[in-house]
Amino acid sequence: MALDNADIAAVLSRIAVFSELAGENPFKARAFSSVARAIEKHPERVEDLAAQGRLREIHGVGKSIEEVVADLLVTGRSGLLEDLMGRFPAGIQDLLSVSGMGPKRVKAVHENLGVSTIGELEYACRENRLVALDGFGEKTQANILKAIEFRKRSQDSRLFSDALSIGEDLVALAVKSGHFRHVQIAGSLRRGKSSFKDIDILAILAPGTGTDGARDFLASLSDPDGIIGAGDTKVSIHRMGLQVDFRMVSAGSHASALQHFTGSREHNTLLRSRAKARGLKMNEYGIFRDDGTDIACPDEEAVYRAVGLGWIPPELREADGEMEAAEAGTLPVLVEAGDLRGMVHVHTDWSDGTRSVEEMARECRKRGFSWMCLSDHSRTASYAGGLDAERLVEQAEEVKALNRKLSPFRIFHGVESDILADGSLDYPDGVLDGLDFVIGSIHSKLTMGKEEATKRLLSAIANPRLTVLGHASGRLLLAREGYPFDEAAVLDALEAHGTVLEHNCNPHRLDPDWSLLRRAARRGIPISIDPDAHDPEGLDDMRFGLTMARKAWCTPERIFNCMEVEEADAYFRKRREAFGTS
DNA sequence: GCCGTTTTCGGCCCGACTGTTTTCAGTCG
Repeated sequence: MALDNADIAAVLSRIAVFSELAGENPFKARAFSSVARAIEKHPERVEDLAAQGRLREIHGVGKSIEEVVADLLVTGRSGLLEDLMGRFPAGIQDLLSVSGMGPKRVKAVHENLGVSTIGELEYACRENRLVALDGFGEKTQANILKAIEFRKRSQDSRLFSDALSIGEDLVALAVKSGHFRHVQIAGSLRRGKSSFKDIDILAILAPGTGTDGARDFLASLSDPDGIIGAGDTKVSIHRMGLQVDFRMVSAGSHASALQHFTGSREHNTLLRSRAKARGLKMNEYGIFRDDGTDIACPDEEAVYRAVGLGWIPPELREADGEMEAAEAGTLPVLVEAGDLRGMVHVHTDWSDGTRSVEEMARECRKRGFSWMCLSDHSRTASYAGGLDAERLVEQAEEVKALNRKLSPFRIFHGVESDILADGSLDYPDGVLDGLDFVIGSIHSKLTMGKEEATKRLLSAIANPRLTVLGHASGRLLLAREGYPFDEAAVLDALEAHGTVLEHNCNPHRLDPDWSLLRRAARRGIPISIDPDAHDPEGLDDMRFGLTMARKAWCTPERIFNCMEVEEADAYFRKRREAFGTS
């Protein structure tokens, strides 16, 4: 029974959810869900750890959870989970996804009204039956109904690009209002993520400003009927269908509030435990000693320093080893925009791009890049105007001429070759041998099973002419899952063949996910941050990929396109020499 | 259920907001 870490984590999370529903000790549920998170992120296969008797090495795994995992690995099932789930009708956990419905209320509507689906809950609200329950009233019922309706009409999440544009727009409006001294994006939008359910914005009140006016102003930014709550320090609204939480604090709490509202929750929990162990209390207003006096924190550096840590970049605040690294002084110096030299994976009007090679090259140069990897589509991608072998040769001539014209800027000539169903590339070897590099991507037959997809990827990676593996998972965020594949086998192959792994920065893709990127980078597989641009605006998507690379703990040394042009040239030459065509 | 610069038992981060309540429970982040 092969189970990967995600499968095991999913079972433990369900145990946590159903334990809460069953009204068990809430700390028990927390124990299961924190181990679920740890397993999901764990670099080693839990199945291997179990085989070596090393499960207890995972923080939070004790006797009981070890047994649950062992049970799961042997039988593929969990007796504990089945017992818990047996007490409730199927699908009841959906009720928890309605904002305002937590375990207690789900339990109450289920036990007293027989409600077990969102549809039944909506009906019960309309029949005015919730008000009869203890602890429920008119307003609670109305709010639950509103939350159900919101859930029905809104897409649950937004892309990075959408969330950022809504957030930046709100920051600009709030700054302009004059109510605030500073307005700043916090939360997961500051930490970086591939999709967003809400955004957090920190607003520091201007001197002498009253909270009433500030609160009313922020509430006025809401969609019609979109105010979720508005108090003295917190205003929550829906803006363009996305939940936005504003937090207002005075200037003295700026640094603590920024740290607090940036999160993640798990990171903050660890940080506050740490503070507590040092006799300090930490909250969004400051850091306090036992006697109530506070430690002055002019900036986030001071906040971390107060608990004996160096400053941790927001992207790393996921409770995944950053605290230990900060304590040991081994935090990585993360890649920055200024470290990037090459723009890899650029399309032009030779295939489905909108601009000429020269225009795209000049746009790259304008953005401070010194080289570009031109990669139009290959012949099988006829829907995208893919190039046949003759056109590819013509394009090579144009690239040669442009390289003379634009020197010292350098265009490397390659192609984004479809990886065909059997894993082969889209041209005969002789054609590929004339190129500087080849990006291989899967664009067709996306519904393969795990075994078939893995075989297809492995066969492409084993081809020495493949330089870069493009958008490896095939996912489209909020739209398409991507095909399943054996991650460990693919990473092994990339490592063995010295193949570059692309991180595709298109906000619809952000592929592969930063968590996989981190595992790849940890093995020393070079990562290329690629815009997959079809026009100049597409080049600016690099900012999203850069954030993901930072979340993956990447230093410039890990990033392929941080190489200088001479190094990149030498790299491509060496790759080609390996199969004797330089 | 887990764990130990406070500990093998007693805690487990901390606060805002809302609504149903006269002092707090539930939910959320």
